[in-house]
Amino acid sequence: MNISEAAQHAGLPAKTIRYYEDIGLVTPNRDTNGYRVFSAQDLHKLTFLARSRALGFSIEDCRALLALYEDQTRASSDVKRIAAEHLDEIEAKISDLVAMRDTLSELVRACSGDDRPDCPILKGIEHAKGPARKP
Amino acid sequence: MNISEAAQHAGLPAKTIRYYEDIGLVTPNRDTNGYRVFSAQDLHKLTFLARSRALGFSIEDCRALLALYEDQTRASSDVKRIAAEHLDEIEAKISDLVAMRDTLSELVRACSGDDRPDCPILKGIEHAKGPARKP
DNA sequence: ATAAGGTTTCCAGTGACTGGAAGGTCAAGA
DNA sequence: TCTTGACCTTCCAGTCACTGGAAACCTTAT
Repeated sequence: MNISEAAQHAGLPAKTIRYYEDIGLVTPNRDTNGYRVFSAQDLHKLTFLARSRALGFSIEDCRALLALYEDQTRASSDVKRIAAEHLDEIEAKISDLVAMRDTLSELVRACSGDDRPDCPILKGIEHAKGPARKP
Repeated sequence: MNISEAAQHAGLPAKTIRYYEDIGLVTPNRDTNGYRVFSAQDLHKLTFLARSRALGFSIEDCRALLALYEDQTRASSDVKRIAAEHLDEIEAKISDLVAMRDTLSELVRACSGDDRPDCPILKGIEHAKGPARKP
């Protein structure tokens, strides 16, 4: 199976698959013409990667998860630790974004949005509390 | 006022302020020794930038907002449009993250996290629905 | 023979910083 | 006066996870 078909099946752009090979996440064989040939196992890996990326895991997390996925003697605690840490990061990002949304939606609501210069949004930014914690 | 004091007041790292000068967001004067000298107006701009960044606006949005902030003849509709578009992006990100969280927290909950290899998280990734839309 | 479409590699750019090296400047203390 | 340490300067490289584009090679159909 060539790269564009593999891309189709895995739900990833071909460019991304080449990149994943570059950084050692997959190592498809090569045909005599130099084209990549994807096996069923390669496809499983790519699909796994596409889905773990869609859950927001970093590439390095994906690398670790993939190794555990292929290791039949893994401990599920190793998987759970990675997932739980990532879950915490997601929760933190949600909190940050919800705080932004609450502030911003109030400012947008208060702004008349006409051709006059008076603007509660600019005033709100000017007088806002300092930035929260860093993401 | 030198850069580290300005950084203190604005709530930004000095490195970031230099970067903002690089990309033309602020243009502090220079002392005879080459040191940057920040005026009260520079400080207002930096504070405005720190706060709009903390609300998640992109640098280019901040550039536009800063121009409107300084333009006494602006129309508040221009500000509101930028803010409302950003608000939509934030809402979309929140939706994505909440979907990730819901999936992931269920998987983490289901995983025993012991030393056995059986793992609902890996199974869940393997059998998940395809990725949602791109962020 | 040619055209269209797939594939290869490699290089550069994205956003918004951040780290680090190498060197100039300043104020205080011995 | 000299030295120390804390500032400040510029410039270059790296981050993350791709993405775009160029130039060239391969395959298939007409």
